[in-house]
Amino acid sequence: MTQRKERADALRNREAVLAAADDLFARSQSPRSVSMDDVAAAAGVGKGTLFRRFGDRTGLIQALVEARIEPLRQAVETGPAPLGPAGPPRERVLAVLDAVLRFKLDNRHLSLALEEAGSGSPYQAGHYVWWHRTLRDTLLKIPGIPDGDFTAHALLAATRADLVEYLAGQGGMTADDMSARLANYTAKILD
Amino acid sequence: MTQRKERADALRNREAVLAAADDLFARSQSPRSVSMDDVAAAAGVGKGTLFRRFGDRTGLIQALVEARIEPLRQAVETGPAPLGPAGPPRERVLAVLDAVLRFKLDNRHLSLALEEAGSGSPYQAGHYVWWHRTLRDTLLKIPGIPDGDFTAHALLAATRADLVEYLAGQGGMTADDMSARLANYTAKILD
DNA sequence: GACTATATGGACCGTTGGTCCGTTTCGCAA
DNA sequence: TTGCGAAACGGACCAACGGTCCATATAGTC
Repeated sequence: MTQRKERADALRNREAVLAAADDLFARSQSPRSVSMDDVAAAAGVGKGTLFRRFGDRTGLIQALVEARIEPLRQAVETGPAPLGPAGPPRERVLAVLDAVLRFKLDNRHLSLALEEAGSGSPYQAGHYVWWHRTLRDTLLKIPGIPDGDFTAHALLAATRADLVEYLAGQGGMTADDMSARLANYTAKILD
Repeated sequence: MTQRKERADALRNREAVLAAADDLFARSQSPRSVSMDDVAAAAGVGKGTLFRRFGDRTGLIQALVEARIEPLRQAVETGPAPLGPAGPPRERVLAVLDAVLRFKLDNRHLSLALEEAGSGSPYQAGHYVWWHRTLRDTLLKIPGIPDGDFTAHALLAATRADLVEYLAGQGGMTADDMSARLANYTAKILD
């Protein structure tokens, strides 16, 4: 039942791949321009190894995002207010949405890659479901929000990676500006 | 300066391709499973012809969507209230969003195909820009909406094809139900 | 040091979007 | 009707990609 210990070379290679992929995505113009061959080459590893470790392209990207998002997840799940579960729900909704937005801004390429990696919609991905549930549950604690489920979807939609990318890129909108606008918008919903 | 008349065979083939593609997308589970080869074969046309006409995959899908959406566009641009420009802006915003939602529900596969066809984000596509501008301009006529531009993006994001697909599919939500929820949500913004 | 489970890597494959160009067809004009 | 140039045709072809396979190499254990 207990997992055999991971071999040292396997561990080393896995980290090399993650580091190389992270770097490649960060430098790339569009996630599409980063091929699995590129990642393998940059990591100094064979393709077989790459796919053995991560299953497929989506798996690799998920692992990458997972690593980056973990601290935020912790902060939301067990951290202090306003992000954590303890504070007043209204503030928490605002804090969570802001955190999501800033995460996507700070990790534009990766978030973009994750969204379009979709074998199917992003809405089935584990991380989305988790964000949605968290947000919905928090919304439901606020009186006068009739439809937490849909509202959570709609609010999260306003932070979609490609929209954020577009506003930051073409629109030349700064992070703080976008954050403020999103907060305003959300506030209307929470009146 | 004046365009040479389109040759009869070209016209015939273009319509055959559009019809075949429309049909293939409608029947397909996922737009990804419809290849350009499939389309060419179903239309009884060579690949060369297909690409000569439509440039690339995105071009074909855009042409398809264009054809379907034209009446709606007309209705919004020059039709009667509530969709047209004459009525009160608040009602128009609601009407337009509802129309977008229902369009995506009625043309799920096509809308999905368009969104993921992206060579780049969907936000650069002509049709998106048009919807956004229309919505923004209408929002700006309503007193107390401070940020029409962002608000228009955010509201449109709530009708993203993959979200709609997800809610209709996995969530088993009916069209009327989704429409009502979206209206409620929008109403909060417009208070 | 031998032995086994595990990891490795790169040749290989099927599919796809897109191109190229020799051939066919259209439409006009004489 | 016929001749002819411009336009359209179609399918062989190509490069790139994600993903598989398996003969070989290596880590860890006794």
